[in-house]
Amino acid sequence: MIFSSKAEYGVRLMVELGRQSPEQPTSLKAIADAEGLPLAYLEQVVARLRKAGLVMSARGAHGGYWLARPAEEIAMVDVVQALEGAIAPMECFVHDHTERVLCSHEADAGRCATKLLWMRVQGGIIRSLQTTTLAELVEFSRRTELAQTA
Amino acid sequence: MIFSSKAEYGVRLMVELGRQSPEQPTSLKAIADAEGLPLAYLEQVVARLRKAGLVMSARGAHGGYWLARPAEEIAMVDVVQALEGAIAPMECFVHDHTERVLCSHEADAGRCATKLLWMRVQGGIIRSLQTTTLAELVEFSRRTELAQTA
DNA sequence: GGCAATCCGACCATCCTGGTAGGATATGAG
DNA sequence: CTCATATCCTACCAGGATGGTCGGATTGCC
Repeated sequence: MIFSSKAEYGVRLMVELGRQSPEQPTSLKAIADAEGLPLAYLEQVVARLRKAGLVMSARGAHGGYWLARPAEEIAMVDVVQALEGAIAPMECFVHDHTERVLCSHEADAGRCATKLLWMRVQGGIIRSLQTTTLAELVEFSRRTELAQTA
Repeated sequence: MIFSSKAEYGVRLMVELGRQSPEQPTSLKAIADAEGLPLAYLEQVVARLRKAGLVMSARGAHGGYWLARPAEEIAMVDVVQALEGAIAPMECFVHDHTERVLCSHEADAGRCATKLLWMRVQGGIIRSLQTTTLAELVEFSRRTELAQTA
């Protein structure tokens, strides 16, 4: 399993928000019920999305969440990154700029042949996430829903 | 971190084997020393590669491991798959054919919009792993080694 | 005021990961 | 034959991440 359930839940949540009109906020409870997810856990998930500026919120009665931008302008790479942190196939990719942990073979720096491989994998992942917008997923969700009703 | 250290160690091991002439086997100890990895743990890693038919082994004194095929004919997707198991971005992708666990929303089967996303991600990963051969990594390793010596 | 909601931090059980330990087995060298 | 070297196999274990719960503080509509 490459991505944690935070990503799964978070993406579901975003799709659900994308299906709602942005006029009035949607409560987490409604989403938790619709998707069958634990409310308390969803709170933690949506907090990440909010801090990343992807959703906005209103407190109090009749409060809730809505997309900060139209779904067309939200690339899934931003969503997943907000939920999972940096998208790195390997440990040494994470701290590249921050600490000096890197891989066990930092001494060999340039000689690290595996880095070439992980770079390509990372590229493949990011590219696929960048070329997918939330709007596509919402659209897909709507279509398959119709197909089921019919 | 998307891939575990098994993948990291296993890939290093394969590169190391690729650098050796396949005439005579290379002992794990030599690789462990060269790469600074724990021998006992490498044993578990190499066992997976052997069971996947990627390396062969000889027991006893002067025994060791060597590539089962030329490095040019080894796609990294096979290596990573042997080390990590199925390459699945999400839980529900793993048991697709075996058990009936799938995602928490199996009831919605077709309606699962996130599946579209994970499919694309999975595609991106597999494509990048399929188009990279062990020979490339070995070549890269040799080049950067030269660059360092010079 | 009361209810519905977001917010926040602490807590917790369980699983996975990375690694160790110990031994059984095979085999070439002397 | 024996010894050193090596693969092979299984069990075990500590620590951290994961997925989730709980309790409460705060906010704001009715």
